[in-house]
Amino acid sequence: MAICVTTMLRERGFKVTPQRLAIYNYLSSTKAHPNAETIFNDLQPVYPTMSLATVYKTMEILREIGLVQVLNIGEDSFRYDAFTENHPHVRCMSCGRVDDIDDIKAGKFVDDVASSTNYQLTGQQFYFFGVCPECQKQRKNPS
Amino acid sequence: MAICVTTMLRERGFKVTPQRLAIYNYLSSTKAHPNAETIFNDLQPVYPTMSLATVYKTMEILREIGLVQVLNIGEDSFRYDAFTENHPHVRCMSCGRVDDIDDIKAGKFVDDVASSTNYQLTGQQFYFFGVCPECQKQRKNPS
DNA sequence: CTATGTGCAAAATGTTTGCAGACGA
DNA sequence: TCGTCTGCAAACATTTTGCACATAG
Repeated sequence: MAICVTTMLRERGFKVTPQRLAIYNYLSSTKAHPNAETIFNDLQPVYPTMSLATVYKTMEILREIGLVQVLNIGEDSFRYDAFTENHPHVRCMSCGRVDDIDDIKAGKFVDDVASSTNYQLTGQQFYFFGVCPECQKQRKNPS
Repeated sequence: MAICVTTMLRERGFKVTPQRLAIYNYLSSTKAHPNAETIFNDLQPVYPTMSLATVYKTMEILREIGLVQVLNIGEDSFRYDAFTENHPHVRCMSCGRVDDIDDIKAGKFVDDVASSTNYQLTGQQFYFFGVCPECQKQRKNPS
């Protein structure tokens, strides 16, 4: 995996640095869809000198070479996902967690949109909102 | 339409003010999905003393009573839509415009997600990205 | 050795908040 | 009249930028 990032970076003319590897490795080892600050905080113990700006700059590069996708789920900050295959996300309105939704075929839906709009489509993002299983247990009275 | 806003506001215990009516009327008369600053700027000629904070505060109320929906299309700011029926949006990556996609049935797709996830779903947002018809004409060589 | 990357701090951007005076009900 | 709303400015949070030093290739 790490060697893949290395190759991808070099191919596009970007240098391979410990920070970039650390950020990508961290992101691809979590399912939590962290935002920049969370990534920064979680890497602090290992890279105490790394700055938040580096996280942002690195994310921009990783997005550019297609190694991460950027999520914007109606929050005030962006989240990042190393799982780049296009898949829907669902956010718990109670605890704020964001989960992947895998193995769903939106094919028909996407095709309909593609044929009904005059846009030249290049991508899509599907966001669902609700209450996650854990939060459902904790409060039987969802306000 | 305006009388509807008036009623909705009163029912929920909010006061009816010229600013709130102006903002809602402006929003429901455009298809451009403006952000707060655009709304503010466009209302300046008519309400020169209205502040940006009022736009934000009003949007929060209108969202709460279900008269507008808030869009977050991977941009740095939020957009607002007075067409509250749930429908997909598509953003032109070239000029930045955001259009509605009407008359699309995502039913099957939504049902699949609802049954495959353990979330208690309450809503969803679908965003598509591409190049709009106008921009396609202007540059035959989309990079 | 050279060009790019990092880390820091400052700036920019979008949104929220606190409060005194204004105004809808 | 009374409680809410407005407008202003300051506060806030997130992201971006500029620059001196460090480092990958």
